[in-house]
Amino acid sequence: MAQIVKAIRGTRDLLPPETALWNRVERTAREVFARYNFGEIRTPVLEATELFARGVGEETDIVSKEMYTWEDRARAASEKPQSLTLRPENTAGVVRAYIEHKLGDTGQLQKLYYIGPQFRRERPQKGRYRQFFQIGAEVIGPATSGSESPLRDAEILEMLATLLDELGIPRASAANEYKGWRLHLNSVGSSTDRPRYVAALREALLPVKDRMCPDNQRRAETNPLRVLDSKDEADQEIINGLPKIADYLDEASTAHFTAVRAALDACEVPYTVNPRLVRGLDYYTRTTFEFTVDLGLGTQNALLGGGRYDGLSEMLGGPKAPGIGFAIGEDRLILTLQALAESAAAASGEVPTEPKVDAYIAPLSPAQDAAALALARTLRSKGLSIEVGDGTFRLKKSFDAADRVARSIVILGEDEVASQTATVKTFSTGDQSKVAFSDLATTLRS
RNA sequence: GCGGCUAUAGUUCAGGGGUUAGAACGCGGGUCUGUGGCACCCGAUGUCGAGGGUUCAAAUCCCUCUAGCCGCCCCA
Repeated sequence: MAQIVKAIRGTRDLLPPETALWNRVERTAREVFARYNFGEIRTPVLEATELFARGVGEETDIVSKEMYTWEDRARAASEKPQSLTLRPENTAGVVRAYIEHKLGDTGQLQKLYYIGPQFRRERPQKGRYRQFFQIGAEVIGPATSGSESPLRDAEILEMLATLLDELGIPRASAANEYKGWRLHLNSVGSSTDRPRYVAALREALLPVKDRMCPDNQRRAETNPLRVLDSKDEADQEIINGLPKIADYLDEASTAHFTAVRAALDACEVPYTVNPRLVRGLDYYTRTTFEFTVDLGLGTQNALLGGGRYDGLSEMLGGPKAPGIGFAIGEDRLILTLQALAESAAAASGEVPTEPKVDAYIAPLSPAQDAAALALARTLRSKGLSIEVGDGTFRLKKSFDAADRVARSIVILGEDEVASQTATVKTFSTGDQSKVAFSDLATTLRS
């Protein structure tokens, strides 16, 4: 017995009508990004493994255990085998393209956005897939282009707040029981601040780590920053006594962070400074942030994350090119919007209806099939959305089908074709009338 | 990667060793020849996730696998 082939674990098919929501989200994102003068970049799904090892960090979970990596065999004696990886994130690829195309030599600030699939081999869960989609943007350029300015950080964050507003995701407030988005903000310091802080953290952890939970003991060794956002109740007291990153920022970093916050205040973007917010990728410096939302995502409540990566270009062998960017988990954004729509429907008691086409053309017998298709062609060319039935259907069945997908039914029998006049019935009003083919588009549009 | 829960019709779910597996919605048809939605009637839903085992007998109990979900880990 033949087994059917199924989508592999952690991947999924997106079908109508859900894809309409994906399209709306992407359209809104493109419109908002365009208003902020971002242009689209599309980088390959496949990159050299080395890009992520150097950019994201050899020791991160993403690189050390979650990448889809394989050796691409040599096809000719002149070729060398190469280790390839399905991109687990898109920032490294964008910076690679920035370096490769010498975009820095233009002297201009580059504002780029992307929308596309990313791949990580994690255990799938709601809001966490092995192929998932990110909508992201990067602002990068030589320091003389203003890429390092706190203004850029604030602009990115204000743009994100605008995007979420326009998508209809509310801001968390007491009024909505904090069921909305929240911006968590922190500065993890410059590329010199951070190592000093990590060293201090390691030292402070040494005498106390034996009293912490096993997870934190492990983190204290491998990635001390992660101890900070531990959820373990018993360890909170110890964590509160650990050195604070704010005390290890140099003057420039402190001033930078202060300026970011002042600009956010001026733009009325609400945020919470969370000194424990750390990011899992090695390239982050200074401003880091995360938007969370308590809606439909369960434990995977991080909707998007990002931050500054002033040293990434150099890590990848490029020129100095400070930058800042973010990635939105599009799958999680969709889940949030669906949860929102569901609770709105529950509150109003209304059943959400799927969008309908303008008209359904019902030929009464196969003799009218060709005329029906020709009429559909004319109406479609005038911009109307049309579904066409089949002459083998009984009229009752046509009505049933039409009511499901269309706002009006256009009945086409022998008389109608002969007189070039259709019988039109509008479902919402129940009105029925005879309309000349030449006036049909106008009638259906009203 | 670790721990747990779950898998039955297109969908949501009931059935928890006994011979022919159910409901609702949805679907097809009829009452109803070119006027639907309501109503009534009829019908099909299906290898009970896959494979193996126990048993006279397995959807039901056991094992393995696969997948989804929940919690960790991590992250978007």
